[in-house]
Amino acid sequence: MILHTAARLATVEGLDGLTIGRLAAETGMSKSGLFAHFGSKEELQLATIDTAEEIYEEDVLRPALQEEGRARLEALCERFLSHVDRKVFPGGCFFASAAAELDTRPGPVRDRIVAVYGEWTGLLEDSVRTAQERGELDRSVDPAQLTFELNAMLAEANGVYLLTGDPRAFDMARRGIAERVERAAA
Amino acid sequence: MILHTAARLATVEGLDGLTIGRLAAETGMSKSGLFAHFGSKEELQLATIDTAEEIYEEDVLRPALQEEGRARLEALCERFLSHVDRKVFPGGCFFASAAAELDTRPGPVRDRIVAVYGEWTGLLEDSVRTAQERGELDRSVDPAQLTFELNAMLAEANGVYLLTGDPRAFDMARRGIAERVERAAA
DNA sequence: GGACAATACGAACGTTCGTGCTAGCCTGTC
DNA sequence: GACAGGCTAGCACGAACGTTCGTATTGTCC
Repeated sequence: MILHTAARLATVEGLDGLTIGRLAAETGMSKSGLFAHFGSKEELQLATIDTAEEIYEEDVLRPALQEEGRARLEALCERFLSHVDRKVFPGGCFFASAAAELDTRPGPVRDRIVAVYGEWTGLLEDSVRTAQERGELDRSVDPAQLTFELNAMLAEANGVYLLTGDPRAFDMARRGIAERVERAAA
Repeated sequence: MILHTAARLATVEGLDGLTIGRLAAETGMSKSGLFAHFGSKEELQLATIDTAEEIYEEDVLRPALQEEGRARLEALCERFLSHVDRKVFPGGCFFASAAAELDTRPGPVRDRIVAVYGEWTGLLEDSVRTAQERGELDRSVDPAQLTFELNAMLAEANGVYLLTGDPRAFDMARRGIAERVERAAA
């Protein structure tokens, strides 16, 4: 319960702005009582990232991984957009928020975020490659390049929606992604 | 000098993490002496945004605005990538960093960032429209859609480069942008 | 030369930060 | 019914936060 609250709070206040006192107030606990669970703020941050990853896996990855190849690629994109749209976290994608905050601050927390980013793009790339092997996407497309472009539109939809509140950001991402994937089809 | 330091610092520590004490230490001034210039932290943040905007205008906009139509569109993209690559701000694009930080925190500082974002995308859209009028881009393309996709790749290049340090992020953005614009050409 | 605004300073305010230490309360085991 | 272990709260700490105050130094105009 603590960590779920922490993950939700961190997407709004940031992983650094997530303070022990604020989290204690939000959960109805005392600062010291809550603190005893983690031992340090950094441990709390790492545990929060783990929890966010679990939520993300359950909500985005698991449904999409039931598909394969091109369908998986499209499902991953769609589940991501839906994830942001349904406001599972009030501050949109947890990892987009954390990445922007920590990208210039070395340390184990940042390393953890970089690792999660790598897993995500790796998943997209693998889907592209599988789709190519199945003949659903042209073999001449560079998986890393396609992944970059798709992920860019996903991240931009997340960012624009949070900044402007305009849900058309999702429409533009969906349209851009659909056209881009279609163009990569054989 | 204070504000230039503030803008540089804010891309690393965030606009909120930019503390008066830290900025005073960085500039060699006393906290109170520095504080007197602004009267409040919020005023300091707003002044910092103004300064960042000036730097950005000088470094990105001014050179690109000498072109027109499609050339202007491409120059805006290229200058942006170059701006990040040259590390004018150590934390990449000032406004990408600020937008990610403030997207869920209402107030005048956030409003200011939203306004700057609107100016930037408006500039891209206008370039697209002019290019269409000049027959350099197909009239059937939706300027907002194309702007969304191009800006997505710019922002992603900024984000990926900061997170991974891999300059290939710029290459992928350049390639994606070139192909996307070419596809929009008549 | 003296009044005046601008600029910088050190010291202190109250608050919140992360982090310890200590004591009490549950719950389950013998 | 005693006892042990895991949670939790209370309290205190040093540091840093934004902010305010009084004051010392400057440079400019009369």
